[in-house]
Amino acid sequence: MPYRADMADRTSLERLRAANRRAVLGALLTDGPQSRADLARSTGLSRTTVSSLVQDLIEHGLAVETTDRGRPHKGGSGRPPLLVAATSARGGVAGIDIGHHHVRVAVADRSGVVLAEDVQPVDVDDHGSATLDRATRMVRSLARASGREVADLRGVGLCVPAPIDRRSAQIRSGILPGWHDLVPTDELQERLGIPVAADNDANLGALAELHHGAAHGVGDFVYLKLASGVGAGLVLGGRLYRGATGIAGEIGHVQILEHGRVCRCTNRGCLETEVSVPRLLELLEPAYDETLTVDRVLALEAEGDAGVRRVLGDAGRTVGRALADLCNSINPSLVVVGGPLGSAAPLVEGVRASLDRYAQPATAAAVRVASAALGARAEITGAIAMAIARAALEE
Amino acid sequence: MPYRADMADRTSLERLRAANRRAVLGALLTDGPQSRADLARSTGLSRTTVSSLVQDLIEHGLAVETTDRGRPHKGGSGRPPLLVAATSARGGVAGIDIGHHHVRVAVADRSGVVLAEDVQPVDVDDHGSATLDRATRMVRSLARASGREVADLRGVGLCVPAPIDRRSAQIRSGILPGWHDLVPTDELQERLGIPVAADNDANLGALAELHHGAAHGVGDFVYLKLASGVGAGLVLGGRLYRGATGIAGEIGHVQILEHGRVCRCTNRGCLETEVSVPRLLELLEPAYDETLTVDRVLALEAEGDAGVRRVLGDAGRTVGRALADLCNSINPSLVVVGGPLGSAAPLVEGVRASLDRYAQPATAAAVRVASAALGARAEITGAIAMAIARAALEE
DNA sequence: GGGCATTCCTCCGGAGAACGCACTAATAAG
DNA sequence: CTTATTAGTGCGTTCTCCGGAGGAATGCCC
Repeated sequence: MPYRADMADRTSLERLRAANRRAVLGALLTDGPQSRADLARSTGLSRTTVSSLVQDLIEHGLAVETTDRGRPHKGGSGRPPLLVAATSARGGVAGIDIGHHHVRVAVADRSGVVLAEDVQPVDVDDHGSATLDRATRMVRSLARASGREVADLRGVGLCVPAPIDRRSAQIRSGILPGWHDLVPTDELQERLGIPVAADNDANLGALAELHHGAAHGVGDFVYLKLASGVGAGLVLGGRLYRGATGIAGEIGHVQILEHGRVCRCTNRGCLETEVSVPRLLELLEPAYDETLTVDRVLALEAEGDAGVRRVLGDAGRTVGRALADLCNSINPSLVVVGGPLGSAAPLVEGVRASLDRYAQPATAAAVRVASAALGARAEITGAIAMAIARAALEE
Repeated sequence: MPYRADMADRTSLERLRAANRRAVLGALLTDGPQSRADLARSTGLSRTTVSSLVQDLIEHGLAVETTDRGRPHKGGSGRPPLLVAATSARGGVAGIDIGHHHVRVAVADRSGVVLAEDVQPVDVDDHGSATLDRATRMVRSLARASGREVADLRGVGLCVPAPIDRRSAQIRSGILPGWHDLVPTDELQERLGIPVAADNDANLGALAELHHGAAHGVGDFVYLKLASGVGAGLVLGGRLYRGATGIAGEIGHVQILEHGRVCRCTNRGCLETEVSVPRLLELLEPAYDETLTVDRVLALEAEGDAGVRRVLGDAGRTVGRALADLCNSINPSLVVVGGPLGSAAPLVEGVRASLDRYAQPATAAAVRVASAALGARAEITGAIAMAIARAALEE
């Protein structure tokens, strides 16, 4: 039988060592530079062991001893510690966010700090491979701009604005024209030569808000993304939940109107046909002597425009109705409203009102509603977070 | 500083050993008696290590070498293995299932095999403490009947037919009269002197079907319980999901009819008011010259009675409608239909039809619909499974 | 019946991991 | 300068796991 370098054939003791190494590195990444003694205290390992693990990390270039010494243990006396910091010069990941009209790429260090970022306009009706070519070039130049090569990166997180099959990694047809029969992860992996993981915008938005946004530290929440489409990302028990085949959170096609418009999904009266951003703009347009954009709508809302507030409030109540059913089933402690209009107060208030009206009292009482904190950068932040999480799985 | 015998001060190596010991014991409990070689294969540990761990377990009285030898590795030759089995003479747990008209109590060994069981009729309108007294007596006598004392049991799992607050462990008011202001876990713990964990019937039904029923080995499924009330238990990512405050799965109060009957939850047209078992009996009653029971309805269905089939099919389609929305969000691979009517084919077919009609095609294609396998013993089986899981957490 | 292959299990020696202890290093306080 | 305190590191010990050798118990084939 040929030798296989699986994770599985590592011995238990090596796993233990690796787990402890990860624990130390994790503490360095999350809590910043620390002394070995601090690390020993926070990990529960002995000082000796931590010393040895730190030495390992330093030899592998994953950590460095900083030049400046720390204060000698708050207030008291004693030898000042030598601080150890996680290296940011190597490692790192890239994130790629493909939108309907843009490609955003960022390179971040292994703790998620963005080092270089760029956005370029793109027509999604282009064949997907042209967009992927462009993204590939952007990754290369941004990697260089942050002082590394693509090969130094430990992985790429890709955000696509469509459901993606978890097994085949194929984009579900019909939503993104020009991407048919394309497996974007494989394509990118071939172009860049490093691992690529992909997920949709709602899931990655949720991941981003969990790690760096409005849902920081919240174990069970729903991230609502209201944009061209309507989708939800679920974080359950502290982890992103993707379902059995990776298409959980497809809330956009709940039937909300018995005889509503026909949806691209062939059903009618879907949530998405009634409250998508294009639909809301279309509803507002006739009343204003201008072509409305999202920014203009937000400005009008800030000025107190009654029509805009009314339409946003209605939209919030409509999605809130669907969210109420979801919350009754899921019992989350937070709903984060994301997408371009996520910061609009009437939308959030509408959602709140419907939850109070349609969800069980106990469910409604348990759930908070908040605007997303990351705005247009939610997707790229989530893509980076996913890439880091994946990389962490492999030592 | 005084010495503290915390879990925490165990050294990493001891933890490793303990984890491996648990892995071996777990394999023995879930997959039954096995040879050491089988254990090595399933745990991924070396044969040597497994041998040593098994010796540990035997010395601690947690496992025994069985007298009968196994077959020598299916078909082939070779030395026949010495089978190792988890001990059932000690440990064990109790399960208590409180229904609207009965109390069922069972004592099981640590692998979930029921050793003694009893059901007694009870009027739930009694004060809850009377019911708990009775359950306490039943546990005592059943423990004795299985050759142990209550103090030998490692814990109790309690099933109540109502949502239960995860923090206060209080039953949500209004549903079970006579249980107001009662904390059943505390009450039982005081009476019996061993740890008590409680959950509702839908969650425990789901747990039971996961471990010993139609959902064995399925990571993501919805257990629908259709009885006096309507509820769902969710297993997501292989674990029972309870939500942020423990009331996930409350699917019974989705509004399904705009101007339907007023529900006990003060809303109207709730799923529960339209398809609960009493409601279905009430719908059927006028057409038959007898007082209908669940058993009679099932018999009529088996005979091919058109009216019964029609009503059950309609009920299935109605809950299926609500389940379709849930499945769109959760993307499970299975829906298990439980409760007294769970085995009725038209009900299951109705659910299937609504999923195909109302859920996203990809979601509907990913989900199977099946009858529950455990019938009226689902709750007690789940209560036992929960008690075992809790006990396993403490080494 | 006598090899022979096969599988199961255990003993043994070795390697790796974590730990406690003892020691040095570096500072503050008196 | 001495003492107290904290930080970091060699060293020997203990614990754990593993692979290989070898005995044990079977089926298969001649």
